Amino acid sequence: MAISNSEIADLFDELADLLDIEGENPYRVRAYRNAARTIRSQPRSLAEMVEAGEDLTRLPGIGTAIAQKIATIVKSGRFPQLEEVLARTPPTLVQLLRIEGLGPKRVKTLFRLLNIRNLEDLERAARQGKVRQLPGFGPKTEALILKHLDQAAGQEKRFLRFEAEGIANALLDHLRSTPGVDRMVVAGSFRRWRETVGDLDILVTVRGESPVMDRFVRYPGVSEVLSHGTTRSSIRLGNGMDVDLRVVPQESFGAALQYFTGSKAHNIEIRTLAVKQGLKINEYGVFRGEERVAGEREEEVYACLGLPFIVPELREGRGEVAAALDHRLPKLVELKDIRGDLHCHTQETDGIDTLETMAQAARRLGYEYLAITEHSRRVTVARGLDEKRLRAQMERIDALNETLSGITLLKGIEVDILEDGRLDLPDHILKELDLTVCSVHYQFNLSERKQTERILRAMDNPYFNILAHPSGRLINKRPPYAVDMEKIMRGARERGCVLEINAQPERLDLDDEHCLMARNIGVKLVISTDAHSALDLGLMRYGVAQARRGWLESGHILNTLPLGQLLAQLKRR
DNA sequence: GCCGTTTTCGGCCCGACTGTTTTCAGTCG
Repeated sequence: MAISNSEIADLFDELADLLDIEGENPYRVRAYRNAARTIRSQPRSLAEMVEAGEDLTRLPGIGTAIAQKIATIVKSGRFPQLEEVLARTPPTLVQLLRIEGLGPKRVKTLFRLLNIRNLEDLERAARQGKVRQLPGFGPKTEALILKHLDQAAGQEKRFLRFEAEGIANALLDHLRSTPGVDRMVVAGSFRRWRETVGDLDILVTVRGESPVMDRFVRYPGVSEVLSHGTTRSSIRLGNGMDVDLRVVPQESFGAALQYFTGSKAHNIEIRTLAVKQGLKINEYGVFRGEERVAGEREEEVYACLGLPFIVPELREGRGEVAAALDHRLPKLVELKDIRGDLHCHTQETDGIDTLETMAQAARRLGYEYLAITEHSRRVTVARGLDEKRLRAQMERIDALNETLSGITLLKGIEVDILEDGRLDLPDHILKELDLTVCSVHYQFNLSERKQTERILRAMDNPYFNILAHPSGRLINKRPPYAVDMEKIMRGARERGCVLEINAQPERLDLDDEHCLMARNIGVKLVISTDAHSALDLGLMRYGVAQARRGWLESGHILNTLPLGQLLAQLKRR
């Protein structure tokens, strides 16, 4: 098995961390980190490129020296430069960098002067009061280290974006009435629609003097004030979420929004591009020498560099800046392109609303169609449908369609994929449906080979249309099952099957990387909410956001089509 | 270590906050 891009990138990141601690030239260290970033964001396998004899130095941040190192890693599986460093410097030092307040300089001091090699050594020394005596350290730093060592056991927590939305709205409500507050917006990974967020970055513009900072640090949900300045403060909420508040003048709003939206990788690319054009970009504006040439609007920041606007969902350093320079940014799918939802449940199984309620809710969203897809009999906990109950529901749908105007209910089923790859209901009933949504709900622990074969075998069934929540993951709760997603996608494309982007906030399955993979492979997708209530139908925006993060356009998404074309596309055989 | 439509040398994203200093280094985002 060839080494993956992310494994190669990890090696360079580890080398960079260790050299940083050793006090190596910081620009050399940065070069390794830049290279790692480039390697990680490559859509193609570097191992394959090396085997094919391609010139890696054409990739940004990869020169002759790093290209040679990559070739060595791919061909020999070894990385001599990293091995040399590891002979001098214990790899466990990298753990220390994870402690807040400890960077490479302080870790080096801890190692050189106290021979601290890992978290246990650090805790012992700090408890003995030895750390505070080191140059550059003091009693406060020592106390901070001990505090973070305590918390390190709890791990870094990331919140679902959906949860963060509620937390952010409550906080914004608290700040909104503050005198002088003008615009407020949540930037950061929240604005980029990442599926989870580690913290919130709130950006505020004010007119004249405003007590907004004081009001912020006195928010009732605060458990701790981490820093408190005039333009920037940080708090930790009782639920463990950190929130930063930045106050900027009106005329800098666009530049600040651009900067605080990130990602870091994207901003580094943008600023590097600016430097090449003789410009300087910071959170206050775009400058040519002393002269401020832009900053009030975010679009201006990009326009100054000769770039079209890049939407936040794309700002991950995955080639969007290069695409913008070439004017080949994708025209991303939008919520208004979606003409219907193809996966939902009613009271008949584990949903909470009736057929009628679901239909009316879908019509209010402006949809043309809604597919009713109850669980099949195998899912006993949800009272899944057998053939007889499914037939009865099909009749009810036919009858309801007679009375509905402006929306069509489609007859579907979320049919289980059994362990041997058969579907949970016989073909003769599946054949009568408008579409099938096919899911794995049991036996998650098969080997990758078996799980992949199971799903591909299921797709051999001519009535298999849509593979639901393809990885099976629940964010922060359950990892994806082992499966060769590339094989699944190629298999689906060959058979005329499509994959679902499930919009449930804790699923968001496919994830953004797999959306990109689907785009590259050319397999079609649908975006569905898997609604278990009428309210859930509103989660479509999460699925659309995930698709946008994966560079998908409406042409990739079948439920942007009118009903007739949709059904024609789903037809098999 | 990378990079170049001013450059093959001399740059490399940039500012805020904190703690340890006595004018600034380290860290963070």
